[in-house]
Order: sequence, then structure tokens, then C-alpha cells
Amino acid sequence: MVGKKIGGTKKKIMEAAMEVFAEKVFSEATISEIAKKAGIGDATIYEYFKNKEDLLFNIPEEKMSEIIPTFQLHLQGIKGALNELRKFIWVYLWVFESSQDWTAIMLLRLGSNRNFVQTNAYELTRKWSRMILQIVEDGKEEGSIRKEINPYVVRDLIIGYIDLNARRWLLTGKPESLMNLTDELADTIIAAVRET
Amino acid sequence: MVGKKIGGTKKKIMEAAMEVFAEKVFSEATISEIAKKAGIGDATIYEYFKNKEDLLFNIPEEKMSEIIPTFQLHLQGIKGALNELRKFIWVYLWVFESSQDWTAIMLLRLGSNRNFVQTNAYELTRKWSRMILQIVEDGKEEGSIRKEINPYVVRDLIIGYIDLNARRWLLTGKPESLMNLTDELADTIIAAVRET
Amino acid sequence: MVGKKIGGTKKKIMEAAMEVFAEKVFSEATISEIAKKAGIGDATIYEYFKNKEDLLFNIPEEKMSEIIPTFQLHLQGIKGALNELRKFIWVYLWVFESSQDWTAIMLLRLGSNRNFVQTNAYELTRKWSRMILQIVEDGKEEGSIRKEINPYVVRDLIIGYIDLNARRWLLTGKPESLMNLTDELADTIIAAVRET
Amino acid sequence: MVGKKIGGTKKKIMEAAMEVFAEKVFSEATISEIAKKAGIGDATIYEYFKNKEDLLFNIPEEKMSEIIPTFQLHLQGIKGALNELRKFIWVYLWVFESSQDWTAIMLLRLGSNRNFVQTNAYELTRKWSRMILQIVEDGKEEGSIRKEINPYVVRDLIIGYIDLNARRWLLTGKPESLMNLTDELADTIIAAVRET
DNA sequence: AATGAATGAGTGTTCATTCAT
DNA sequence: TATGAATGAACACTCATTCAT
Repeated sequence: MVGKKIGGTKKKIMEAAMEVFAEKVFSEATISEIAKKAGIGDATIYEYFKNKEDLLFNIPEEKMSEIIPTFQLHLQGIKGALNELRKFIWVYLWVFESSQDWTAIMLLRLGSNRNFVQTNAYELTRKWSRMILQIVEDGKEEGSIRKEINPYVVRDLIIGYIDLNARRWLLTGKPESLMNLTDELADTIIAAVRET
Repeated sequence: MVGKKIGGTKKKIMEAAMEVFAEKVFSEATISEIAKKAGIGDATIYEYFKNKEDLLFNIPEEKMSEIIPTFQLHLQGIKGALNELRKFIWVYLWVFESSQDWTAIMLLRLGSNRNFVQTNAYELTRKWSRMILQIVEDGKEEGSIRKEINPYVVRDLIIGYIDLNARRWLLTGKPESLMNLTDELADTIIAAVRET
Repeated sequence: MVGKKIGGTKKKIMEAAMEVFAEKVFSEATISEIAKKAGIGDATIYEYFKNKEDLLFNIPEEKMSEIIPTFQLHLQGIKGALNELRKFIWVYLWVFESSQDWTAIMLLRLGSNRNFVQTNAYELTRKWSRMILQIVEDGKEEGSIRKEINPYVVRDLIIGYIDLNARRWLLTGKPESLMNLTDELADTIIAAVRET
Repeated sequence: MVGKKIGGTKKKIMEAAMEVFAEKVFSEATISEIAKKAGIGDATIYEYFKNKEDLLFNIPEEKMSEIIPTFQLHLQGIKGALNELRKFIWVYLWVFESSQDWTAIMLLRLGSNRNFVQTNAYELTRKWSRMILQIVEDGKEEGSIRKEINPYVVRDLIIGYIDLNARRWLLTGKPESLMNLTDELADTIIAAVRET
């Protein structure tokens, strides 16, 4: 009552859209289904989004801005690049696991969409994974990571491994928990990059 | 006449389909466009394939059987698991780079298709990457790879890294050549797994 | 303040509507566009008009009442039916040319609308052109117009000719000026009706 | 049976379209209604016409080519420009009266359509009414029509008069018969142009 | 074997209109 | 008086698929 707008039509639409887009390919997800799930009329969606694609593209944009701070928060107070690397992997996996719908949209729907590559949200994704590069550089400086290590390869190994397993998780249900992959990934990466 | 297949309608259809599915999302690829590109009538496609999805799913199945022998061939006469690993990576990248349309279909169209996961062709993909497991085991036996290395992690690191870069290559055109990634990937993997 | 109508919302709506209906077919003219042009909200239009058609039909009704006096004024002080005829033609053309939007609405939008034929405004149009009948009768009485002339034919020749040219003017931009047609029309009509 | 294709889907569509477009404004005429009236499925229309407007625009184009010869045929064997003029008026009225649907489409639907003005069919209309110009010239040569008569004015008077009355006929049902207007129009025009 | 012709089924999107405030 | 928000109702158009030939 007290000045708080309860409802938030736009929010309801985006939540419904996230569910629907997560389980169906773009062309099979219908505006009607989204509207029904949001408890509104079809036409109302067009008061908030230009069209179906606009609706889809708006989902990550919003979610991304929630996630970035989470990342930074979790990495605070950690000593040593190798520890940071492990923690980064954990957060990444944790984010994916805790927002399955969003992960499905990012990996299965948008990951192969040429138009999405030109989106602002896509840029955010890149910035996000860029944190690995910094960690590797820090490791080199502090002497824990070998000088000849190519940070881009490290980044792509980590992201590639996680994306692959997340896709598998989404499509087949295995592994049961993504976060459990943290150690086996981190151990192997660390073995590859650590200064001996 | 005897034994000469004139025309090869089915082949023409599949080639046309591969081109079209490579550049367009399933729902945007039309039977009409494929038929026109194949130089036949729309209805003819239904003489060879049950429906549009059946046509898409048949593409990898055929191609896969070509590729498996290629792999085995290329790995022959190579001494040492680490060398095999490097060669495996090279072949994998080489196959992707030399058949761009097929790669696009595998990674961008089928990689996120729940129905495809239940397909025979999907099974073939798994068998294919299973070669890495064998190589790692061989390496352990010959003493070049550390005993505690988890072969599944190695596999997923390699496949994940390559898939990620292949997607990037398909969507953005970078890197220019996939095969050039061989050494940086192989070096890092080897650093991670080699017995010291 | 006292007696000063500030704003004149209804007037603003009608002016905006006239512009929009003049350039667009009924179904392509939108309430939104009219409202925006009038600087008000869509819903406000419904405070003044029952619906979109009601808005369209109200446009001529208002304008017509302005025009009738104009006609009568201009014909005053003219001696002789043939002179009146020429002057009538001139006024008619002048009215059309000076209010292009209104002319477009009358000829292009309403002229082929079955519902409009049952409107009060349509009745006014007829009364208006009925002035020709009177002029012809006067001419017969004063002996300048032949007795056997059918006044309805004269009326339809004049109105038909003007409507035709006004439509052409609206759609193609030719002739540049409608009023210039006065003499060639008047001369020919007079040649047809004058007593010799 | 004997080699004659009975049916002619395209023809059926055009006939149904003519009926529907004649009685309804473009935006109120629906593809569904046309298809139902033609006894076919909605989608079939799109096998023959690009879209709804294309269908509408094709109607006059076809009919026009039937009419032009009719005109020329009827004017044959007539002696004297004034007689030709009268006959021309009669044919024009006769064509309008005998194909009411087509007339409605020409006058009420297309007459105020800016896009139609750029159509080939529109050009045909103009050629058609151009016959009047020739008749007037002939009349001047043979001495039956005054030299100072402007043929364009004659044309516009005739076409304007007929269009006006045809519109009235379509919208109000009066006059009952268009052809009956022949004499009163012809007499007046002739009175205006004849050499005395 | 090949296909021209026909269509059923499906959906994004628009817009006039309502109504609570 | 004015309107922001919401929507029901409609419709053109697309396309995979069928089938008689």
C-alpha cells in the first residue's frame, strides 16, 4: 500500500518470458504463452517491448547487471591469483546453476544468434570473462603463474569447459550439480599455469 | 548406365540443405529455399525425408561417418600420447575449418536441440571425442601423463575450448584460421597433464 | 479568464484530424497519430467524439457551415444569371483550392462512403449545389437561359467537372491552380445554356 | 472434359474479389471472405497474387482490356462527330451500368488511391477517355464543332458528369438506369459545342 | 521418380476503445 | 477534463506438408 507499486507489469512479462524462452526455441515460444503465463493480455507485451526479439534480447541485459556486482563481491578478500582463479570458476558455475532459465537463454538461445552478438548484453558477457585475464596477469606479477602463459587461452579453456558442461547439464541433466565441477577444473587449470 | 547414379537427387537435396541450414536458424530455413537451391520441386524433398527436421538431422549422420575414419587415419603412425594429443587437436580443428557449413550446423543448430541429443548422430559425436580418453589412458600407461589426471576433464577442456573458438569463428569471423590454435591449446593442455 | 476558452481541445483535435484524414485513408489514419498531432492523449479524443468515424464525419459538418455564408456573400450584388453562374463556379473552385485538406476529405474519403450519404453534412452539400438550380431558373425567367435547359444537368456538369479536376489536383498536383479553370468551364456551360 | 480446363482458380479468385471489393472498403474486405466466396482456401490466393493490394489492382487491369475493344466496336459505322459523341456517351454509360461491381471498384475504391494512379490500368483509363479528344478534333475538321472549343473541357465535362452520376447510382441507387442519361447529357454537350 | 497445386494451421502485431484514477 | 495502462478482436501472410497425376 505504502507507495509501493505491487505488480510491475514489465517485470511480470520478463519473468514469464524467461521461463518460456528457456524451455522453447525462439520460433516455438509464442507471445500468447508468455502473456498467459504473465497473467496479462497479448497486446500488453507490445506496450513494453517493440517485438518478440526485443523481449528476448532484454532478458540478459537486465540480469547481467545483477550478476556483475556478484562476481566482484565474491572475489573480494581472496589472496593469491590461483585462489582467485578457483573462486572465479566457482562463482561462474554457481551463477549458471542458480539461474537455470537465464543460463539456458544465454547458452542455448542467444549463443548462436548473430543479432545478439551486436547487442549491449553480449558486450557485458565479454567484459565479465575479461576478469580472468586480469587474474592471470596478477598471477604473473606475484610469481604464482608462469610468464609464458597466454591469458586468452586460460580464459577460453575455462569458459569453454564451463559452457560445454552447462550445455550438457541443461540438455541431459548431467552432471547433477555444476558447482561440483569447480575443483576438477580448477586443479587442472592450476596445474597448467602454476610456476613450479 | 550400369551402376551409374545419374543425378543423385538425395545428395543434391542434402547439399542444398547443408548450405541453407548453415546460414539460417531452423525456423527461418525454408523447404522452398532448399528445393530451389537443389534445383528440384518442394514436394520432391518429401520423397526422401519425412519432414524438415528429419532432413536437418540426416546431415550430420552422413558427414560423421566420413569423418571418423579421417581421424583414425591421421592419428596413425604417431608415437607418444602427448604427440597424439596434439595431433588430435589439429585434426579436430582442421575438420571444423574445412567444413564450415557442417560445423555451423553441428554447433549452432544442433548443439542446442534437445531432440538431437537423442539422435544416433549425437552418439557418434560422443564416440568421436572418446578418443581423447583413450589417448590419456595410453599416456598414463607409457608414463608421459600423470596418473591423477582425470581424462574426462581433459576431454572437456579440449572440446570446450575448440567449440568456443569455433563458435566465435562462425559468428564473428575471428580467429581467421582455427588450425592456428593448435599449438597454444596443445601446449597448455600438455603442461597440465604431463608427468614431470 | 472570463469567457476565454483556453486551449480549445476539441478544436485542436479536429484540426489534427483534418490533416491526418486528408493524407491517409480512413483505416490508415490512427487515433494515436491524431492525438499526438493535437498534443493530447489518445483517450481524450473519446471525451469529444464517440469513435473514429464520428470524428471523421464531424469534420465536414463544421466546415460546411462556414462555407455556405461565403457562397451567398460572394454571389451578392451580381447581375444576371450567366454572371452568377460564372461567379458560382469561381467560388466553388476557390473554396476547394483554399482548403485542400477539407477538399481531400470530402472528395477522397467521404465521397465514396456509404455511411456518409446518410449524414447531415451530406445533406448540406446537396443544398449547397442546389444554388445552381436556382440560378438556372432565374436565368430562364430573365430570358438569358433557354427554357428547355434541364437545370439538373447543368448542376451535374458543373459539379462533375469540378470534382473531377479537384480529384486530379489532389492526386497528381495538376492543374496547379483550380481557380484558373473558371473561365473555360463557365464559357462552355454558358455556350450550352444561353438563349440566342 | 474435352481439353477445357473447367474451374480456373485464378478466375474464381478474381470474380470473388470483384464482388467483395465492390461492396466493401479495401480495409474491410478480408482475404478470408474472398477465399470463401471463391470456394478455396485462404492461402491459395497467395499462389496467384502477391498480396491483397495486388489482387485489387489486378481487377481493373484484366477488365480494361475487355472494354477497350468494345468501345471501338460500338463507334464503328457512325457518321458525324456529334453522333459519335452521343454514342460514346452511351457506351460509357452502358459499360458502367452493365458491370456494376467493376464500376464500384474503379470509382469508389481505386479512384482515390494514390498508388493506383501509378498503375498500368490507370493509364488505360486515360487512353480510353482520350477518344473524346479525337472525336472533337474530327468534329472541328468536318465543321460540325466550333473551332474554339477546348477538347479537354469537353472530355472533363462528359467524364465528370458520368462519374458523378455513376457514383450517385452506386451509393444511392439513383438514377435507376445510367443509360437513360445519354440524351440529356449528349444534348447539352452538343448544344455547347456545335457550330451554328 | 517428380511435382504443381492447394491448403490447414498457426502467430506476430496493430489499434480502436475502455476505464479507473 | 484528461489520460496512462491495458486489452480484445482481427487479419494478412507464411510454410510445411499432402496428393493426384
